[in-house]
Amino acid sequence: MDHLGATQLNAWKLFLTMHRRIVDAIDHDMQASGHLPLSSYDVLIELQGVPGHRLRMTELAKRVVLSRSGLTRLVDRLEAEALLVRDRVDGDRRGAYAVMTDAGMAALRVAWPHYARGIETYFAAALAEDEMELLGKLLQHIAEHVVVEAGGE
Amino acid sequence: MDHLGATQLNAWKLFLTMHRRIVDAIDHDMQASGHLPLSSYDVLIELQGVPGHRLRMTELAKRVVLSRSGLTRLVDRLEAEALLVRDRVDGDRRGAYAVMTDAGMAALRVAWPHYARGIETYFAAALAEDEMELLGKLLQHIAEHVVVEAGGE
DNA sequence: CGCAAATAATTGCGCGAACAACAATACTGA
DNA sequence: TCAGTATTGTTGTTCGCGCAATTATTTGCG
Repeated sequence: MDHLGATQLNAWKLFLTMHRRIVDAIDHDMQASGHLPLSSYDVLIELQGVPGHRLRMTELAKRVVLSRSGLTRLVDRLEAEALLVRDRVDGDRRGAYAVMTDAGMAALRVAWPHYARGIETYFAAALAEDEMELLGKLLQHIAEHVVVEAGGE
Repeated sequence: MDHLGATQLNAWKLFLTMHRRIVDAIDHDMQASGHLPLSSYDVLIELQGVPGHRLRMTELAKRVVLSRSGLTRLVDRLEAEALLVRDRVDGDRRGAYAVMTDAGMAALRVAWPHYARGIETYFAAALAEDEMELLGKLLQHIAEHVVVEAGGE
């Protein structure tokens, strides 16, 4: 088995540091302009990209990489703000859908420019198009590999 | 002002997702093998790389990207386990150094292989040496750009 | 059928982190 | 010199999240 060299360590440290810095910065800007925190929008964005704007709780939890209990609470908060509602599942009375409401879509439309501006400013602006494409590819490689690892769990 | 394209969004989403997945996986493995959580080791690693194994609280907080209050509590915990001690600063009675102890260095030695294995398994194994070097470069670009942004704040 | 095991989501609990307020000390300029 | 301000680190409080246990339901097996 291979060992970590300076190259790997350097990239890892940068990965950790930049993630924190960027997320903190965006979150800070969003809250300063009176918007919901990042995690809320990740949920809404996920719902936006799916037919019927609805997902099962567990599926949604997987997509936003959150524990099921964590998602339960997050959905509680979003439901309290009427940005989504829970809906029962035909044929499985245990389950629940999270369904984005019109208010949720509106909130997303309003907030998106701010979020996008944050991503642009703190993340995207530093790289050219082809560099960004490369970064995506590299992360994709890691994603595929980690899935394999996780599959053996 | 430029706008976000699919390339940028894709990379951003992967960046968020992979960070969570990888950190969760490593943290999980570390705790399963009875070790301290990741954040503790980040502090110790930072101290290890510096002459005298000592850093001012504020400087340390910056390095591990933690709020000062967050660092205070983290240092409390590490001090309770005798992995570091606080030391007064000559010439500034407000300040304090965090100084790694021999026990801290020993703990770091013991835990490092586990940590490194996690980084290797979940992060580094997917990429070849030159790809990893590239990833580091790209992140470095972002880092430099963000510093500029943060400086103008 | 009927009971054990699996699955979906929620709740109790504790922890780690940020924000704001604070105390102590240092700096600065009239 | 000394009043006002900045800086360092800590503390009170709150919040989001994960883990383990729980509830409700479904599935599987004899």
